[in-house]
Amino acid sequence: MTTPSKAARVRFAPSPTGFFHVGGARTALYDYLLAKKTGGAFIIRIEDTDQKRYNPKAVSNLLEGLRYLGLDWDEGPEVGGDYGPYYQTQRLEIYQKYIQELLAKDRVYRCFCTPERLAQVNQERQKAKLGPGYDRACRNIPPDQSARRAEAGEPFVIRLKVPLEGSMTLHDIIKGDVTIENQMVQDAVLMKSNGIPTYHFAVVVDDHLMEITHIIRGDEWVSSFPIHLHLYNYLGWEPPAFVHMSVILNPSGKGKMSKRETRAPDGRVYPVFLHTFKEMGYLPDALFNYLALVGWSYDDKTEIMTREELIERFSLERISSSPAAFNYEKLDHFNGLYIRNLTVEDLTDRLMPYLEAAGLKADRETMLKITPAIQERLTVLSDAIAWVDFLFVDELPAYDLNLLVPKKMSLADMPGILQNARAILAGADFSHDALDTALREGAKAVGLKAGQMFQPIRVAVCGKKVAPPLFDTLEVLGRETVLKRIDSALERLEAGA
RNA sequence: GCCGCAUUCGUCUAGGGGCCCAGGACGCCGCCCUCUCAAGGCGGUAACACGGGUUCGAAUCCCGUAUGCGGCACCA
Repeated sequence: MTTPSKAARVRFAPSPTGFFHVGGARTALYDYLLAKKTGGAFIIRIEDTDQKRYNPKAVSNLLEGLRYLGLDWDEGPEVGGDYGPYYQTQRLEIYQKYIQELLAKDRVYRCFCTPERLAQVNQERQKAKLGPGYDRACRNIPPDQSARRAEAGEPFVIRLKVPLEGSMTLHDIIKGDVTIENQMVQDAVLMKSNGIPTYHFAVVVDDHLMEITHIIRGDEWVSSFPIHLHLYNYLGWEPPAFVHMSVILNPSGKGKMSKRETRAPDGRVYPVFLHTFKEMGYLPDALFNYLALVGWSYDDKTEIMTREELIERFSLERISSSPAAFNYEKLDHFNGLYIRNLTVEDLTDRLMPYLEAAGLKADRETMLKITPAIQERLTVLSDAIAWVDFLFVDELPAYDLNLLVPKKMSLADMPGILQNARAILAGADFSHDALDTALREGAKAVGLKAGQMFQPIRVAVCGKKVAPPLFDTLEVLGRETVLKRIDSALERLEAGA
């Protein structure tokens, strides 16, 4: 099996039960890459057959996530297509038709067992250390009797008649041949008592009808592939190619990636939902690039790749069969690289929404001036808030005066230094280079190291020790504000507060 | 319990019998640069899970063990 050169039809088929998770995003990304590489179609199909877990917000969250990542789909919700509907609950008659066909062929059977009996059977099997399972009690009910009971209104599900002997082999593109004995396979429920199909049935019918060529899905499905393959056989259909991917692990490499976002002891949030990546300010291109590398590699050196290169170079064969941990540090590194590659205008435009969301009255003109100074300091776009907030307040929030004090100096030295600095700044030309010269010479004149003078100024003006480079900051702030803030610091020092 | 899958530096990976006393990247450590913080440059630390085979030769093939993960729902 090799990656085909002919157009592939690949679907991403999520169940709308919660927020769009990065694990799903990676699967969708590979779907997308394969579709684009082969000039085929990337399809979204909503597998909403579980009414109990259905979450009405899930679909829009999913679609927004896909758009954020730039995974535009050719067929599916909102865009339509020739193979719809793309919501399984809108395809119930279709499943009904094929389940009847299987019933007629005697490849499936009605099961009248109650949930209570099923639970009891499971319990007994557990006791016998057999693991859960169904005892096939209804498998041999004669067809006429079965039909009569159904007509009488007795509730039933429809199960697959899995052969009692033999085995099934799957030719997986990543894993190679995997064989499972039919004995190990349950008579899976295909149709629930409410007339809605289960995943196992709907997926086979839809993939065939939608002419899907490659099923890329998670590892958790390999043990149920016999069910699907039997179904293809019974229906007389040609199965598509299967690609089972390993799960994504937690950063530690132990345990699979958590389904929920958690806060680390240091307060940092490790995003797992696409909307959180977006809120934090991960660039779509950076996430796209990084995600492609979680479980796939191009060669022994190349990591930074554009979307076009990724599409060009992607191949199913190079997807790793072992699980991969999600490395946030590396993602951050990628994001930093991508941010630094942006033009100042582009970066600024991307920054504005984050500043607004943080409640800052930032204007684009000012940002255009400061962006170059913070560009190389950003890991994610939302970091900008802490870098520029002092530019957009009338008055600085009270900061700890001890922050003013450089190493080897004391609070008592501050008034003198600040007064001196104020005098220099009052007469200086407020441009980067002129400030540089004036301040350095001023420090030298009074026997101070540049840093010893810069820190008090920085803190007085920014209210924090870590801020953009001083001269850029002063220039953007302007003389008036700078002097005002220094005066304010001096007043507070005098007051001893 | 049974079945399946996986196992190279802390992490992502290259490697498909000799090119590997194992290459790249993130992280980490050190140095340089430096007004804070970054960015950047240079250098460094660190791995073939274990035990048997096969072979002249194994990270690469086979078997077993261990560990991890997944599955065994009227959930997907």
